[in-house]
Amino acid sequence: MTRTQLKENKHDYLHDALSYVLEGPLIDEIIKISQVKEVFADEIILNVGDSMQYIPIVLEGSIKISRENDEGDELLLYYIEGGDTCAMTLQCCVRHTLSEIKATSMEDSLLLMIPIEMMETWMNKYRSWREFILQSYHTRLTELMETVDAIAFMRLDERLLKYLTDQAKLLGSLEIQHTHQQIAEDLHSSRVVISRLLKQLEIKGKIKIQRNKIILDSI
Amino acid sequence: MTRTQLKENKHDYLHDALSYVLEGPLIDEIIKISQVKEVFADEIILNVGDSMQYIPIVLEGSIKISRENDEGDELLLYYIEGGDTCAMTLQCCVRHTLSEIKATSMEDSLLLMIPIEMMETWMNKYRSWREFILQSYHTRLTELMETVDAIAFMRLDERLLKYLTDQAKLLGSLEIQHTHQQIAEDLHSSRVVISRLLKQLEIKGKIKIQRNKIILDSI
DNA sequence: CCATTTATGCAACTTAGGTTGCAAAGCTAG
DNA sequence: CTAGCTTTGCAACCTAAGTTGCATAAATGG
Repeated sequence: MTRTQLKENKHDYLHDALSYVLEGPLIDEIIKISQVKEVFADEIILNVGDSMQYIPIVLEGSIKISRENDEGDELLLYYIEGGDTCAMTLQCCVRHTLSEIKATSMEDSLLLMIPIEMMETWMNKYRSWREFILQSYHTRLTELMETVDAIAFMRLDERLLKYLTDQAKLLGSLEIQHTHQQIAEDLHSSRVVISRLLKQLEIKGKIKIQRNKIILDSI
Repeated sequence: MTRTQLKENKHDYLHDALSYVLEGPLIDEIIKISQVKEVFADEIILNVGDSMQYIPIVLEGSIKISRENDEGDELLLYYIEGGDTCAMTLQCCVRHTLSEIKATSMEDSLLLMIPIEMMETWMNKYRSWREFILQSYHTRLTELMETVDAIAFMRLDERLLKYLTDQAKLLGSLEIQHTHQQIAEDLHSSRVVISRLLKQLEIKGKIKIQRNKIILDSI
């Protein structure tokens, strides 16, 4: 089903998108109570310190979750793809605290916004919701662990290559439309260093560099 | 209640220890089905690649959770204290995968071992269990986030000082009984570097160094 | 008490990664 | 087409942290 179909028939679209993980009556409740939100590429959906009103579930597209410290240094933590929700957001809902992360859309995306008060209600009412939430926490912990592994044990050139292939997989294209500066921010490094390492990767024949664009020859 | 009292009266001890977070009937089930396990200081409770049979809940003492990569490099992730359980372990239960972390007791400790098959049963049956598990995931995610912050944004000397104060708080003593080598392993650094930085901290007057021991003058 | 092990100190050196400053190349809007 | 902005390249330099090798010093066990 496409975005156009969603507008024509929210009921069928959401049943289609969610039935493999959530039970029917829950989806009906979701249809009644939730809103669909369209975001454009590189839109900041949520910032550190924001308060949450909704639990977002990604219907289409992909979202980038990153951490930001007081000095404005940034670090990419993980991605959220279709069908997933954001565990860090869940926390904010349950505990009514402010966001500790920043969420940015990586491409034009479609989000299902569920009012946070449903979290607890459904937690007690629907088994599939419980499983969905647990699964979500599980995925996030695992991915955060992978991030820890990367920054603790890997060298920057390895992390860079991993970053590029991750992006390629996620966006389904061997061409990564980023400036060196943007890559440096995601990896919490500096532009000069990333340029240097990219140049080395190009010499090794692993990538091709163009303006605003890195091209991988395979994933 | 003390450990001795536990042996005399498991029923009262566990009700005492758990009633502030779990409901009575659930505690009764726990008493029937779970075992209490005593571990000694620095005992390896769980290793990377181990399979889980039990969900552990820390009754007394404290546990150190660390990550280990293929080359044997280690990194301390977070601690588990009394009343807490291990979210990484929970995952293994739900998905029946092998442990991705290593658990070491930091002092003589007391663990409540719950058979993993109860996880799902109680998840559907007891509201307080659901809240306990969610709370646990929440705490772990937050702490893992703190760890990411530390390794991504802090310099090693800052991390070292944080490590020392964390240990002091956790074990309730200003004297930290570790060799430089042990500290180096927890922080994924090398002995020489840690010795160097400790020496600097001593010169700055923040710590005193003794054989097998670091002394903080305050937390 | 001595021999051995374990812990710490010290010096010299290497390296990954960060910083600064500037030049050149590519875009883009008037 | 030109002026100005953005992106990338390049060189020189700096620093935190890791490595190697060896010298002490403290504990430990016979």
